[in-house]
This record gives sequence, structure tokens and C-alpha cells, in this order.
Amino acid sequence: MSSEPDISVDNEETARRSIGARRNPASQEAILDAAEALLRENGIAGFSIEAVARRARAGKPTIYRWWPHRTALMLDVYKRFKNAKSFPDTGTLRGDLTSFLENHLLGFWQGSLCGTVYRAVVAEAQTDKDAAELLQAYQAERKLYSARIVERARARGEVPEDTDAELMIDLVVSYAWHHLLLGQVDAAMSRVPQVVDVILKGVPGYRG
Amino acid sequence: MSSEPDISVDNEETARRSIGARRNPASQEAILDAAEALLRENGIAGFSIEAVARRARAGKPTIYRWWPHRTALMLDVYKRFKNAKSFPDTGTLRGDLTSFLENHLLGFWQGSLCGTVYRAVVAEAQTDKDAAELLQAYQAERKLYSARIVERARARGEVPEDTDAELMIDLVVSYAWHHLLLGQVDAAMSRVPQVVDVILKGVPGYRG
DNA sequence: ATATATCGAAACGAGCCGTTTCGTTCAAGT
DNA sequence: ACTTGAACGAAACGGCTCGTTTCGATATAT
Repeated sequence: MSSEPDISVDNEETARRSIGARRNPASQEAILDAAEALLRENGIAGFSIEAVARRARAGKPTIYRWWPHRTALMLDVYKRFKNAKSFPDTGTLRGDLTSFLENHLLGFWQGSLCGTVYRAVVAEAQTDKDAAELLQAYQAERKLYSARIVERARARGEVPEDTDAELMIDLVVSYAWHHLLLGQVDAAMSRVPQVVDVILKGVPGYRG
Repeated sequence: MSSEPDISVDNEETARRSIGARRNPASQEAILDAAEALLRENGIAGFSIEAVARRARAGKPTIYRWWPHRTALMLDVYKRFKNAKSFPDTGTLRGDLTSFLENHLLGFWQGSLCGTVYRAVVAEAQTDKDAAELLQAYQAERKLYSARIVERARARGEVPEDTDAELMIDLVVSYAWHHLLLGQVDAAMSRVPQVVDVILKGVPGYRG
């Protein structure tokens, strides 16, 4: 989401040329910038290689040369700001889960900045088999990584040793996804405390 | 998913004609059949009015006459088998939630029959604004209807009066959605008991 | 100096878009 | 009995995007 003016792209009247027998970083950057801008404005609708090339003042073959799928390009855009944040230890499982939802998931997507891009990726994964595999692998890796939140809680003695970390993370992520895809991130954000509470303690007063 | 052979469509060599100044049910049926078949085979990929018309041996104007959007056609296909099942009372909240997940959500989508169609609808909703509104309205109505599961439990005295029914249904539906969209319905199905347990009782042994 | 890989421009054939025209078929209204 | 009018499918429309290919210019690497 670099919001600085793209001096190197918009202000140069001359088109970029080849810089020899190697990848031109300026072109790659311009292409990613253009793709990001398009996704931010319209989501996946109207997102085409053609449009990206036009906006980036790049040739279509240049894009096809470096990105096999439209999805690969979108995921690259997404990863640009998903700069491997870690999870600060808030000291409690409740705090960690709340922070996870509010900072890494819903909060990260909020404001239709990155959320729009991610929605586009998910939509593409419903269409394209390669995209589905990419997304599934990405998800699995993220969830595995996120599970350390629960592991920390185990170490603290907050939860038993045999706690199903995967399941907890799964429920949290599911909740976030669902509301992202329904365009209800703001509403979901306001109910984070209740969600975390139910997952930790279940329905209050339930007689099972 | 009517799997009977379409005698009236595939075996007749003669094309359907107008039956006068009214909607031709045979055409509508053939169009829905064709749309369903296409969605089942490829999902939303390659799903075009053009393709539906070809497969149904119908004219494009006929389709455009009756369905404003591609999405409307897809939702009609989906609704064909979503024949307003009610929720049989299993006697317990746990049983009802389990049945909800296993029969109405995951189980209904399983086998890539209806799930594929629904995935296509969700994907379309990430692209098209009208589709998004349609889906959101549909979701809201379904959730409201499903909340009666919790209301029954309230009446039984299983849960307190002030239980947040909406939130519980939300978590259940979120879980199902997430795994549908990741193509993991089978895996999700096998963990239904644990999911219901966490939502009802929280993490066992949690010290909050 | 030569080989090699990149760049962007342009044009390609193909496919789908949504619309319009057209002749046919038949129910409803007079 | 006759006319009106709507729905049907076939075909063609101009317009757009697709992914690919061709091309000449460029500059590094050998």
C-alpha cells in the first residue's frame, strides 16, 4: 500500500525499455503498483492482465513472462504488505486471540485496503484450480503459524496440554473469513470480544 | 440435482418452439438443467450465458428475458434443491447444532454437487455488487431462520434467556463456509462434534 | 564482437458479451 | 373466426478482452 507518489512511473514520459538480458525491477514494481491500484479500486471485477499492462505502461508479454497466473500476481500484491508480523504476547490467551482477530485478520482487512485484495484471491480460488491450491497452502501455513498462540497459553498453564489448538484457530479464522466475504468486516469487528468469549468458555449458563 | 434422464430435452431432435404468448416451462427447465450441469462440472469457470444457451439448445434472448443477471440464474439453480427443509427437533441443542452442520450446511454441500454451485455464487458476490446484496440478504434470512434452533433450546431451559443466538449460528455457519471455500468439506465434516463442543462449552479446562 | 535475454508495441484469432432482427408458433381477446 | 401480441430459437451485430506471437530496439554477459 505504498501511498507515496510514483515518481518513477507517472512522471516519466518515456516508456521503460529493456535494461539488458535481465529482469527490469522498475517494470516489476510498476506492474505490482498498477495491479494493487486496480484491485483496490474495483476488486477482482475488471482486473485483467490487459488492464494492468495498460496502467503500468508495460507490455502484456512482460507480465505473462513473470507471473503464470492472474492469481500469482494478486497474491504477490497481497504479500507486499503482509510483512510477516509476529504475534506480540499480551500475556493471556484471551488477549492474544483478540489481538489476532483485531490486528491480523479483521483489522488488517478493514478499510477495504487489503481486504479487497484478499477477497479477490478467495474468489479466484473458487474458479481456478491452481489458485485454490495456492490459497490452501497459504492458509495451512498461516494457521500452523498462528497455532503458537495456543501453544503459548499451554506453556502458561492457561489451557490443558491436549487442547486442540488447530480447532480454536480454525474457528477464529472462519469467523473472520465469513464476514470479510460478506462485506461485514466492521460489524464483525465490533463483536470480537463476544466471539473470543464463546470460543474460550462456550455459551454462558449452558447445561450440558 | 434431478438425475433422471432428460427425455424431454436430450432425446428430442426437434428444437423447442414457442408455445404461445407465455413462458415455456420446458425451456426454463432445460436452461436450469444446463446451468446446473455446467456449474457442477466446472464451477463458475467458463460459466457463461452463451454456454448455457448452447447446452440447453435455447436462444440467448430467452435467457436474458427471464434472468437479469448471471447470478440470478445461479441462485435459481441453487434454490432448486434447497427445498426449504425445516430443522427436526433432536431434543437437545447439541443434537440440533450437529444436525444443522451435518445436514443443512456441510452435508448438503458435500459431494461437490450443491457445494460447487454455492461456491460459484459466493465467488460471484466478490465481483458483482448486485450479487453481493442478493447473497447478503439470503444469508441474513437463513441465519434468522436458523436462530430458532437456539430459541428452542431457550424454551427447554438448556440455555439462559439472554443467550446470543445470532452469535452461535454465526460461528457455526462461518466454520462451514470457510471449509467449503477451501475445498475441505470432508475434513470439516469429520470434526463437527468437536466444533459443536467448543461452541457450547468452550475450551475444556480453560482457566479464565 | 557476438550471443542472449529483456523490454514494449502491435497485431493475431478466438471467445463471450449484450442486443437486435427475423420468421415461426400459439394463447388470449375481440 | 380472426387479429393481436408475446415468447420462442436462429443468426448476426459491434465491441471488448483474452492469451499468444511477432518484431525491432536495448543492453548485459561472455
